[in-house]
Amino acid sequence: MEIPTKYEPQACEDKWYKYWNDNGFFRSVPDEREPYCIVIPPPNVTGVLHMGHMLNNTIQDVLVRRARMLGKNALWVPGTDHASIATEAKVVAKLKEEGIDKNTLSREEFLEHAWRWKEKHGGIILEQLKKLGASCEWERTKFTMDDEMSESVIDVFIDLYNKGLIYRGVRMVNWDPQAKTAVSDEEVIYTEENSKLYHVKYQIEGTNDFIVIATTRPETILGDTAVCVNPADPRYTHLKGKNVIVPMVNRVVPIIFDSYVDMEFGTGALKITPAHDINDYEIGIRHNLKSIDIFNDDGTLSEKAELFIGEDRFKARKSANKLLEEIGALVKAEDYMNKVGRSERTNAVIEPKLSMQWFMKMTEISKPALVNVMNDNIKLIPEKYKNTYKHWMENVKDWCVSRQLWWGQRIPAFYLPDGRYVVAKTEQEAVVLAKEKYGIELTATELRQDEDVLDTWFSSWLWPISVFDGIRYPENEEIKYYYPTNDLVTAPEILFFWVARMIIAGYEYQKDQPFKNVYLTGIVRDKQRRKMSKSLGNSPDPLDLIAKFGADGVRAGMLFCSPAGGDLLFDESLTEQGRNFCNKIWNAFRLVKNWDVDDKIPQPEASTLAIEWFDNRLNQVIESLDEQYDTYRLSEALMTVYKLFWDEFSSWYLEMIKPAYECPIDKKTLDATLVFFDKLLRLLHPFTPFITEEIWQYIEERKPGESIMVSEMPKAKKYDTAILDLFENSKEVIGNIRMVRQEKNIPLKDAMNIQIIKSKAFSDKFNPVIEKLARLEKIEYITEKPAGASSFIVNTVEYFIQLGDLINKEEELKKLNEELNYTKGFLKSVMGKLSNASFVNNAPKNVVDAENKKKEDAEMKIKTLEEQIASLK
RNA sequence: GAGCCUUUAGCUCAGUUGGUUUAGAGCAUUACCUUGACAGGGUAGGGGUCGACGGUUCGAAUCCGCCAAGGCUCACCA
Repeated sequence: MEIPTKYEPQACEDKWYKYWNDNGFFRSVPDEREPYCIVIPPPNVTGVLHMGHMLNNTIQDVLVRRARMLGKNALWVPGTDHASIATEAKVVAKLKEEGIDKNTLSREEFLEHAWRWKEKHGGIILEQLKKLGASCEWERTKFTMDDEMSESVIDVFIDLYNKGLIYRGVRMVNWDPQAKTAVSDEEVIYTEENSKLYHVKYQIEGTNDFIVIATTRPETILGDTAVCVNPADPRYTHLKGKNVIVPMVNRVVPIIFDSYVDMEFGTGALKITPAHDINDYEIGIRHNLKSIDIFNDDGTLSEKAELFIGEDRFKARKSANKLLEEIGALVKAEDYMNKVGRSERTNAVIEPKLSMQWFMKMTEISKPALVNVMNDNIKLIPEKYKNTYKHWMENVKDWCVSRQLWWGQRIPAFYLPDGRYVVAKTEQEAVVLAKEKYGIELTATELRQDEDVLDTWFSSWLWPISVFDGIRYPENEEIKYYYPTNDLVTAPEILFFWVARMIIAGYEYQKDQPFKNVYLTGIVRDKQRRKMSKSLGNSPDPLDLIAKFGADGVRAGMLFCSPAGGDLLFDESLTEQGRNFCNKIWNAFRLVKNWDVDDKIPQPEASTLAIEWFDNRLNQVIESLDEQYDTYRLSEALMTVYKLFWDEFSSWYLEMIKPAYECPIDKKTLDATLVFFDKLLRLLHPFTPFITEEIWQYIEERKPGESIMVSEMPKAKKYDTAILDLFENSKEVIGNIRMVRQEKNIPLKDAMNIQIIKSKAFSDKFNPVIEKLARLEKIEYITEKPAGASSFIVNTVEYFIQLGDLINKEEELKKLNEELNYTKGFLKSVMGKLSNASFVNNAPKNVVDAENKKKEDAEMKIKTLEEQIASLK
């Protein structure tokens, strides 16, 4: 069989992905095996793959591939969510480009456009995941607005409404004037921005006195309905019962007293605009104030403002500034830093706005979700997020679930002509309900359905249930088999948006947790620690990276440096390292596969030993690997197999068994090596699926339908630590001899001799290996220290190399003295402990014993070193 | 403003309930060797008073307190 000299990822990735898919390896149906299930955090249909997805999905694929190889019935469910705000914004923008104004379309016409857009673009991101090697069962791909998914959402809304958990109310909401919808508190990002603090005079009615207030938003003066001061503020006590005249509009409003006002800030007087500020709103309720809404939904001023009608709020601010100046009401405008909230989706400045919204009561329903995370029924990884989670769950606020959009599940509330309403699944049911509830006979056409849709999270919070149709059919076979799912892999940013709400829904609708572990990944940042984002342009295109370094290289690169919850500082050098690793694997394979076999030659002793050692070592590593997986230390696990393959297998094992140049290898050794190689590939497969499949298929002739991805993961067997320790000593001996060669410029082809003074700890087990790797001709045992030889000590055994004329006494002495000094210093620290009576009396016996052993070893070593120094002189 | 987290080699991080040879890994770096598996490979080395100070302890990177820097979350300062 001809093996290409280079590993070409491009040539085999698509081939193997298709092979896996065609053979149905990604598929899962319930059976008697233990299930292992992950539901994908559904990416947004508007999105394209970014580095965060790469990390997140690599981790999921590693977990699911490993579970599959452990013999579990593994399922990874893919899908996307409809992202109402983002998608609607995209569709509106696209229509605008085509010269179509959304407002001229009917709801149905708009939704047709939106669906067409989704059909065209919605699957892109999933196609990209295939390039990464994601082993999702694609036949199960779900979309949050699929018919049965939508029906689940509506059923849940109706159920919660009937349980009294959903209500309608006037609330101050975060209004996004660009998207013309309310957004949740979590979707508002506050940042410090430069603005101005305007000091404005309000005349006190019936006098020539003024009170000065400070505001950052002079345009909202038009909506003022009071001025408020602190009742404890002596400057203003005389104003009790007085009114002031609002500048520009000359409205007479009362002066009110409320301890909310901070006397220290500004002038200690606060203007009150209940319609446009959350705090003013609350004060307004306390003091029974009128509320004047001066804004239209798009952020322009309405007729209620009386002035600047139709101007945008920012233009109106300038206009107000100018007018105030003209009428002499502006005292000063100073530079000021304040926090401005912007919409996460559109970046528009959020306008607090009073409006009628649908809310969900959260306090009671969220209780099990708190308890079961705190008691670790659901584990957060890393654990530190429990604190944050707890804080949020203990202060949970009602959830505003309505959005003033068309793209999404329309709220199933139907209004009677008189404004009363019923919540029902269909118009027909609404008609029936209206009669039952209010005794009113209506036709369907007389009912008007609520215009708003539900928050997208109101779909995705059901995801782990609804992908198995467990809302509509809570007892169906699939939900019973796969639920609760095992691991959820997501970003900490959506711990509350999504994870917490899924847990709430899980306990409400399946009476059980939705998953057992939540692995929270870090944020992918660039080298300057900036978050990678499209707007900054600092994110490489993942598909370009895959083209350049191969999917395996990128997967390994992403994982090299991503401890759970820790941010990943991405740099191309990581993917380069990943690619180099693949190349290492490839070349190790080429070496092995290109050896000629001769089944007549006997197995060299060094090879027998090498096999014995590596077998033990392999089992030891598998054991620690299992532990790392169990604790979700995936980057450590990758590093473990990386070192196993590169250092132990390639650098040590292969060198030990390597036949002389152009000589054949014995069959026994080759067979054992191929078995090792096969096991290594399986261990590597979750991380680097493509190259491992490519090589696995080369190693021996495979039948159609066979694949490493459905092979069995090697299990840790018992191993002998004594052999492993002995070999570590041998490594040290070889290292010392190589160092002598290097220092004395003795090329490898020149054989050397070594003399040994045995100690109790000595074993000659690995002598053949030492002979081979250090190129020794002869190993001699002696009892007397030879004069004028280079020497070193490993584990109390003394080794001597006769160098004849090459010996440099000064260098030897220097080396020995350095080691002597170190050992003496070490002994001193040990003696420090042992001479401390409190230590000897209080420390556990095994600790004291260990110190005594250290002492003995060090003393013996010092004695030996001193003798060696003496013999050199 | 409150709470939480982080701070260990040039960089990114391990360090599991305080004690197995006076702190480890990967990458980077330096020197030498090799160029017949390897867009390289091998060997060796340098580099850290474990953020600062104080405390508990026979013993602290590890526990406690305080401070500093950075980050995250929450919060009504116009």
